[in-house]
Amino acid sequence: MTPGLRERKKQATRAALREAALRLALERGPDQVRVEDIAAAAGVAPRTYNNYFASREQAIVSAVTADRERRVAEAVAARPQMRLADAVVEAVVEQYTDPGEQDPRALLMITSRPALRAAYLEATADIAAPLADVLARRLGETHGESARVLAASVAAAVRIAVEGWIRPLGGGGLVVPTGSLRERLRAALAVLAPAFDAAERREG
Amino acid sequence: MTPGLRERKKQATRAALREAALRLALERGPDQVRVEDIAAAAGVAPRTYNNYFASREQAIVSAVTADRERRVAEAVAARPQMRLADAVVEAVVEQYTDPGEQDPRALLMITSRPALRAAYLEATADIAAPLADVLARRLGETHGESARVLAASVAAAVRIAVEGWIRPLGGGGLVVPTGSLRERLRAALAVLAPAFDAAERREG
DNA sequence: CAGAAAAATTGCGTGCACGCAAGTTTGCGT
DNA sequence: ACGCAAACTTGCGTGCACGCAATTTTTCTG
Repeated sequence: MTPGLRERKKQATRAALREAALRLALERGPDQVRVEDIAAAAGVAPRTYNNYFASREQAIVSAVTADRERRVAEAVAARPQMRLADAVVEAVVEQYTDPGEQDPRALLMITSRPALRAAYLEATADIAAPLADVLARRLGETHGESARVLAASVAAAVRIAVEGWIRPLGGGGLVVPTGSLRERLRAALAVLAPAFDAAERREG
Repeated sequence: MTPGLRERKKQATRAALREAALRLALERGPDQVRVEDIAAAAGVAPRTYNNYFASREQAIVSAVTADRERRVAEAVAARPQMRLADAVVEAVVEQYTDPGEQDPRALLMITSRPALRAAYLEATADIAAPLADVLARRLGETHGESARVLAASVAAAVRIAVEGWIRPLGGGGLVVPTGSLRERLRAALAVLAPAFDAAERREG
């Protein structure tokens, strides 16, 4: 049941790579970090680094978004008696508004560079798969397809909320948008609530 | 009102590039097409090609998906009296099951190469922006955010449906999945119908 | 515990994506 | 019609992503 040595080593390597990527990017600025440096700092060959991450941006960003996927799914699972739509909203808001133990400079650096910002938004899609698993468990395994659609929709809604939120952050306060991240997430996810309710009614 | 010379030239260049990309890929096989060749066939410099497409895969795939975005949005707009949820389903099904005037070999080539398949799935996201516009018009311009969330959710649902559909196409008939593309699209989009109904009720 | 099978790491080679800055074209105001 | 400003094109240079095949490491089986 426990992951086994092989899998644990892989996760350790992955963690070492993303942490090295973020640390070096913060130290020198993202444009002064060569892939070679990240690999060396993590103790692997450059080619191996590319087996874990398809781009430098992904590696840096994943140091921030890494466990969010797992934590969102867990936060939903921790609310088994709550209405599913609410459980998802609360779980997402909880995980996305908790600053965690991160360097606060990380988000600013990411949002101010177009390439990193794009990778950060792409990363919202990563919550779909773990979320689909936990939704399938609540909706009944026969509704796996519905669970996948709902999970992917949540990811899309989160992306829109985050996108609107980081525009003012990185782009100077030119466009004055309504609401904080918390409110944006709630508003975006509220649109999907009726779909969750219907799915839950089908097989509650 | 008419696009103007500048914009029309850009669209012509874009069309020339994607058609050249697809034609060459079909003639020689996708791996035997150099970016240089595509650019030359379209009469632009290689660097210019990269101003239009971020990857060779995008160029090839966009020859197939090009106008689908616009056509889906138009197909929704063409059903103003229909319940919004149904209009979206019918529009999507109509556009995705119409083979169009394409070379039938194109889809097979795309689905059998991992890189092209990935680009093809990514391209489903492109329907979100035009769709969001037309949804905003139906829901009232004050609900632009809802429209964006719904549109992005539709794109996500379509992606899941298409993903399940092309697995058997390219991967040999090992996994026998339930339903054709039409049925997969209907099933995936049905999950979102309650959200559309609620949005329509809010400002019908 | 041995040895084979499966999986991960690595080096190499190739084409590529993209920032940048200079040159060229288009469009608009007067 | 003129000329300026904004937008598009192009060439160059650099680091990079990824297929492939050989090697090393982990796991499985008897």
